[in-house]
Amino acid sequence: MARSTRESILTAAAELMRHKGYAGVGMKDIADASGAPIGSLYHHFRGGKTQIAREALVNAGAAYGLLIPTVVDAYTDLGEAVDGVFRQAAEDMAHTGFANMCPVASVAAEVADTVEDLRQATGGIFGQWIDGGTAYFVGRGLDGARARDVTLALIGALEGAFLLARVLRSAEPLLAAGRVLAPQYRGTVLTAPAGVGKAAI
Amino acid sequence: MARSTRESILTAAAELMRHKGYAGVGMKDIADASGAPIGSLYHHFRGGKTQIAREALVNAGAAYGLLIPTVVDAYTDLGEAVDGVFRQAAEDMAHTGFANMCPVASVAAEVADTVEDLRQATGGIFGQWIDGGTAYFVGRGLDGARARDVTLALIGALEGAFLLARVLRSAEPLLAAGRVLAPQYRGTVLTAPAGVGKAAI
DNA sequence: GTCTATAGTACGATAGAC
DNA sequence: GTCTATCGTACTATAGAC
Repeated sequence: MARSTRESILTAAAELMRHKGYAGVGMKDIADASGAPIGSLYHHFRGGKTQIAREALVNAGAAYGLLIPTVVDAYTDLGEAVDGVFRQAAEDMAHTGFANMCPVASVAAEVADTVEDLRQATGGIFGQWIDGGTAYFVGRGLDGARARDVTLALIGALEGAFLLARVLRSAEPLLAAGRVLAPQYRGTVLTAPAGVGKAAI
Repeated sequence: MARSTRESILTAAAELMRHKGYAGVGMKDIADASGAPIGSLYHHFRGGKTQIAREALVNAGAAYGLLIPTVVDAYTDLGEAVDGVFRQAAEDMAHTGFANMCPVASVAAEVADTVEDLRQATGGIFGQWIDGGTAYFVGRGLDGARARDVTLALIGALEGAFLLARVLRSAEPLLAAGRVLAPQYRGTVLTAPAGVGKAAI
C-alpha cells in the first residue's frame, strides 16, 4: 500500500473520532495513533485540528455512504431491502460489541451547535448521502419524492437506532426499526441495479 | 423557586452539554453558567465531572421522556399521533434555529464507547423512555410487542432525524420521517389516555 | 456550605534543527 | 518533509481560609 503520512493521519483521526468524538480526541492522540509526530500534523494540515477533522470526516463519510446502496443492490423488493439493511446493521454492530458504526454521527452531534466549520462539513456529507441515495432509488424505479423520503427515513432511522443500540448494547432498536419500516414497502418492486448508481454516491 | 446551588449546577451542566457535548464542556464553564465557584462544584459533587454529567443527564432525561406521551395524548388515531409527534418536533426545532433538542443524545453518542459509567447512565435513561413509552401505548390499547416496537421506532427515528435536522439546518428529515412512519398506523385507534400513564415515565 | 488560589497535567499550536 | 522541544493556555481537581 505505502500509505502516505497524510493518509495515515486522516485514517487515524477518523477512527479515533468515531469512538471518542471531536473534543475527546487530542492532537497527541492522533500523532500517536498515526505514527507521525505532532510537527507533521501541522505540516500537512496547517488548519490544525479542525482541518484534520474536516478532511477525515469527508474521507470516511464518502466511503460509508456506499453502505445502503451496496446492501440494497442484493434485493428486488424494497420491503426486503429495508429489512436487509437493518438486519445487516444489527449483525455488524453485534460483531463489534456495539461500538460505533457511523464515522460521522458522533462528531456531527457534538459540533452542530458549536463549530460552524465542521457543522457545514458534516452537513455536506449527509447531503451527499441523501442526494446519492435518492439518485440510487430513482435509478431503481422509484419516483423522486418517494426516493428522497425513503432515503431520509432510512438514514435517519439508522442513525437513531445506531445510537440506541450503542448505548443499550443491544440490537433490538435496529431490528425494531426494520420491523416497523419494512412492511409498508413490501410489494414495491425495484428495477435492476444500474451498477453505476453507487459511483454517484 | 429558590433553586439550590446544587440544582443550578445541574441545570447549567445539562444545558451546556446538550449543545457542546461532554468533553466540550469544562468545569469552569459549568461554574460560570451556574454562578457557583469551582469549589462548590466539588463540594456538592465529590465524583467530579462525571457525577455532574450523570445527575444532569438523569434529571433532564426524566423530564424530556414525557414529550412523546404528552403529544400523543391529544390524538385518538395512532397514525395522526405519529404525524403530530414529528410535526411538533419540526416546529420546535425551527423555532430554536435547529439547535439540539434532546439533552441526552449528543453526550450519549460521545461516551458510549469510552466512558462506561456514563454509557450506563444514558442507557438507563433510554431504557426508561422505552419502558415508559411501551407502558403508555399499552395503556392506550396496543398489545405489548407492538407498543414496544412503536416506541423504539419513534425514539430512534426522532433521534436520527434530530441529528440530520441540526446538521442540515432543515426540518425536512423530521417531516420525511413522519410521512414514512405515519401512514401504516392510520386507522389504529387508541383508547382514551389514562392520565396516569405519563407519571410512569 | 462558600469561595479563592493553585497544584499538576494535558491541551492546541509553533519554532526551528535536521 | 520529519521530528523535538517548548510556549502559553485551559483543563480537572484539591487545599484551605472564611
